[in-house]
Amino acid sequence: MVTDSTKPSTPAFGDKRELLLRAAARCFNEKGYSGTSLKDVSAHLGLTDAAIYYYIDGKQQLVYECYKRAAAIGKLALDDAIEAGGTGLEVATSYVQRHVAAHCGEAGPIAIMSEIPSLRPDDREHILQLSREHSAKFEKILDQGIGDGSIHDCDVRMTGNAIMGAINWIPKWFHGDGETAARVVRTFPQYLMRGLIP
Amino acid sequence: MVTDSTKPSTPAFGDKRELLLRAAARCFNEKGYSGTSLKDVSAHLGLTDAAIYYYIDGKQQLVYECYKRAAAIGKLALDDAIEAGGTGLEVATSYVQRHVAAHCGEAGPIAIMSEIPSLRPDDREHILQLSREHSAKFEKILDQGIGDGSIHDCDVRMTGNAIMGAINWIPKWFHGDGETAARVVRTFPQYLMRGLIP
DNA sequence: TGGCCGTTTTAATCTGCATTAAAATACGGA
DNA sequence: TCCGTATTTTAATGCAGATTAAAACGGCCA
Repeated sequence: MVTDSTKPSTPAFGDKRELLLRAAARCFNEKGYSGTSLKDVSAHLGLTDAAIYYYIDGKQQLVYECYKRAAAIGKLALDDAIEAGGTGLEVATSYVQRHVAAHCGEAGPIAIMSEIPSLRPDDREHILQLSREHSAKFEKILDQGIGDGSIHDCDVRMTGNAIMGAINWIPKWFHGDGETAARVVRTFPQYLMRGLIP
Repeated sequence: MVTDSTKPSTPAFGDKRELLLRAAARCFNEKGYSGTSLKDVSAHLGLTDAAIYYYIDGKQQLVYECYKRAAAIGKLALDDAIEAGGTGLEVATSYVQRHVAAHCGEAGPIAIMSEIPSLRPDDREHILQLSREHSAKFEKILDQGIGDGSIHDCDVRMTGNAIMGAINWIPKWFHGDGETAARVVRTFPQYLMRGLIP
């Protein structure tokens, strides 16, 4: 899914675009959407601000792409977990582990979707849609777990909110590299899953 | 703690200042610090942007005060819980309930401290300091709970991160009024506490 | 070497917004 | 009613940063 741009599309082009999105995500997470200038982003790439326009139509599209990327990564974690199968608890655990790993791993920083109101109306609606779908799908897993007895009978809406919040907040405190990442991926989900056990 | 401003200080002045901080917090939570103009904030109060300067020195100070307020509210919840006493688990539960109640309650929206890098260096250091103290104090409670057997032996750093993340994220999904607030305050903490039980 | 294409920069332009100063309004008390 | 203080507005000013257009650079192939 993706390049609707009328720009050339050498292999290198796509790679650099990806780097751009990560650099932007890092900046946005630190200083917010409006708080980061295109100069901030381009500096991470050793470029000038104007160079960004070669890869993307403007700042608005940049956030939009970042948020789409964040949604896609979350969705992938969830879908993979579902496909792997198991009890509700097992699927939920698998998802959390995968999503946490994505946050701490090679994918580089994932944009926190915290400034959705800043998006253009159409884009915002799309992102909200993706977000709602994600929540709904996760809550369904919790429901299944309650059904099959692997998860304690809880308010799935609130429980989902809590787990998503904890995950979404990760970029706020995690800035480490590989070594510490491994530790986080191992220990962080433990507490979250513990609250689900009957 | 507080008015170092050289402005007049009628009783009404303080009240309006408080309303200003809440309006600002709401705006900041929605569109981020740089994303909200002083016009946005003043509109919530039926004022002009310039009127804000009667109450506060500038936009920078506005965030700073918002963040200080957020920190103070969190600290109050924690200190009250500690004073109420009990096992580690009881204190932790009490804290979470109080903090969640503050988020959903009359205190109006509490600013999410998500754009700390945008603060002036001195202010930033102060806020970070408060934030660190808060985390440390909460982790100590978890340690106590592990010690007295009321809390499962867990990684207190990660567990603290998870719980704080879940709480900090509340303003992102809670926009309701009294009725729904009561339900949230009752059900939201349940899951969080469940993960602590041995 | 010369020219084309992909990439980046330089040098404007334009707009939104924080900030300030001066003027206007509201209102309680003499 | 008139004055003075508290509050708010109107009307500049100035800058930062997004966006654009045109020029420059770099390498690859003929």
